[in-house]
Amino acid sequence: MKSLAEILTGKFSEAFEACGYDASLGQVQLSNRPDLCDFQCNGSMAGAKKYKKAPIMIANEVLAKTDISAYGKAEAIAPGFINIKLSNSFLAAYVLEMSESKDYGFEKATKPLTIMMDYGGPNVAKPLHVGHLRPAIIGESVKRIARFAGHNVISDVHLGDWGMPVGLVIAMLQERKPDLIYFDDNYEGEYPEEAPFTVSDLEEMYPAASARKKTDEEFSQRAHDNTVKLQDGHRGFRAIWKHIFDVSVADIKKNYEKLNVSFDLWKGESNAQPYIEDMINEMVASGLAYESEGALVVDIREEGDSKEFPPCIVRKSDGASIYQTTDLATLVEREKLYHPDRVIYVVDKRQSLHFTQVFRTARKAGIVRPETELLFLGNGTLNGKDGTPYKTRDGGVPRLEYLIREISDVVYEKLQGRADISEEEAKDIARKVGLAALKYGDLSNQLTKDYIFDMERFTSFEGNTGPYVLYTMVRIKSILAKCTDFDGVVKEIAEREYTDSERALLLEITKFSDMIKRAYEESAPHKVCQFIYDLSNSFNAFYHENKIISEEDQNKKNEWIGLLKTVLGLLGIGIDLLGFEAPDRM
RNA sequence: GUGUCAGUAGCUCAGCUGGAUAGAGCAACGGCCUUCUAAGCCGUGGGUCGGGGGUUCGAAUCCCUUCUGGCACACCA
Repeated sequence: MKSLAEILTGKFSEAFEACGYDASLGQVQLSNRPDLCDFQCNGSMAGAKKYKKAPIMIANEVLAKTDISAYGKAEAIAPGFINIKLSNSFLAAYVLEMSESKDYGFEKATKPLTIMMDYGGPNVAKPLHVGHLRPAIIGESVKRIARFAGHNVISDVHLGDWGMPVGLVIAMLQERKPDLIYFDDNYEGEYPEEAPFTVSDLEEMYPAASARKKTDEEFSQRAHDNTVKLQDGHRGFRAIWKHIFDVSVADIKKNYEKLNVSFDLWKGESNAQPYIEDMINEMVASGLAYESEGALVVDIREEGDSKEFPPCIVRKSDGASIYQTTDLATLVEREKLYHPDRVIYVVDKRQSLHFTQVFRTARKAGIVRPETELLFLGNGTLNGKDGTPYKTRDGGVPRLEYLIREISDVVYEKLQGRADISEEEAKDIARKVGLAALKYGDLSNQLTKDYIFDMERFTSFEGNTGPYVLYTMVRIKSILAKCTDFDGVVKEIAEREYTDSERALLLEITKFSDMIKRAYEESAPHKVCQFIYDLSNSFNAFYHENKIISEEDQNKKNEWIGLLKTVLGLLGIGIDLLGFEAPDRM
């Protein structure tokens, strides 16, 4: 279905053209004065100078050639606005058609793109912490929006499984359990299947090792050597690596599941290893990569740069790879296996320079095709009330698990004393509402901006929040459950009066397709938040003004049931795109 | 220092492909539960859109400049 703005733009473009003006002046947009009209066209004013005519004259001229009587009325207002007010009958019919259409009339991409998304980036051996929160929930939402828009999206967690953290944990193990068979270089047999540590061990070991590295030179050097050895294929270290990988991944998966975040691929830096040697050889052979201060680098400067860019290091002076290397080699693999049209990285915006280096090098080296889009979505930092990165009371980095639980606990407490809700259901509701609060609170901000995480605000659940939207859905579900004798299938819309709140609700519904389109094009989940909040708002106003269950006009009641189903359906799509679910009650 | 992002109500944020009176939420104040879930609804107060210039019929939005703050700037990821 064409959106209302598209339909009207079509009409007015024709009219402008028929009057001898540029068709592009017929652009119609949503009104910014809802008290005056539903849509507006400002083309007359834009064209006034070019055609040396008073805007109001152009507007009147155009109006004379426009017949939108099927949709509503248009009038010219000084100095030259064209205000369009839709008729109630058209509006209702349009919403009815939406409700009968697949995806509520949203038209999916005719040429689906293959889009690869990289929005995880957790390191093995390290627990997920709040720093992983934003990329995960933003990436998940951007993925869902792109899929809804009709594209083929492949998500990859891209684990940090090949660098220093692994070397550090091995160094710690060497010290604590020096007798482990993995450290016996003469050992040639099979290694045990059972890992010599648990997740909890890992969670304790990594921070300890990380701290030691800063104060203990010898330890730091050994961790570094371990990393190099691992990358060179040391048998025992590889076996330990596999244990670390398996134990961590199981835990990481569990954490992401709690967030409703999922990945199609669980690859990591280690998967890129086989591509590194050839990739670098080619760069050297073509003269792209050269030696500088002992390291192998690629110059990424380009004409028109407004600043100096440091070169991209593809091999460190000690011969080891660096994350630029693995990110490039990962692109080699992605291109080989999936031929993506677009690769999207959702990563902390502080890594902007790194990705500029990687993207430019990838292009220069021909790792990606010239038409492949490489997109860096740098997310802002999650700050505490003091404006610095969010920390726990004792100054540590809060675990993701803890954050989710703390919010859910507040919901759970609220539900205490509700006789109609079982313990089990209360837990389920707490999880869903808590997640909605957390995700909506994050996604309603522009993703590039830093934002303040305030636990009090995140657990208030009033106003513009995820739980507010869920509450609206629960209300609708409750009414629908009580009106089972009405199917809401409307054959024909009877001419009748509409209250302001009902009309506003209808108009709000029609914004769906344009909203999805923009959210996709701009990778902007906060537009989805805005939409479901506005829609909930409109619904709640309507709800308080009209008694649905006790409505006596049976046709009207049936129309309303249909309307409720549409609102519920749209809100359902909205929250699904944001990555959370609604309970049946709350 | 260079680059980059930001500065909108007391607080947290939308709005920024230029349009008519700059919007929400929270907080404050005042109403609304014998009627479909009050995690709700209705209303009131609250703004030099950091400052200054410019472009334009029209600027929170575009350009320049300036102040303030965040972040990044070759072998960590």
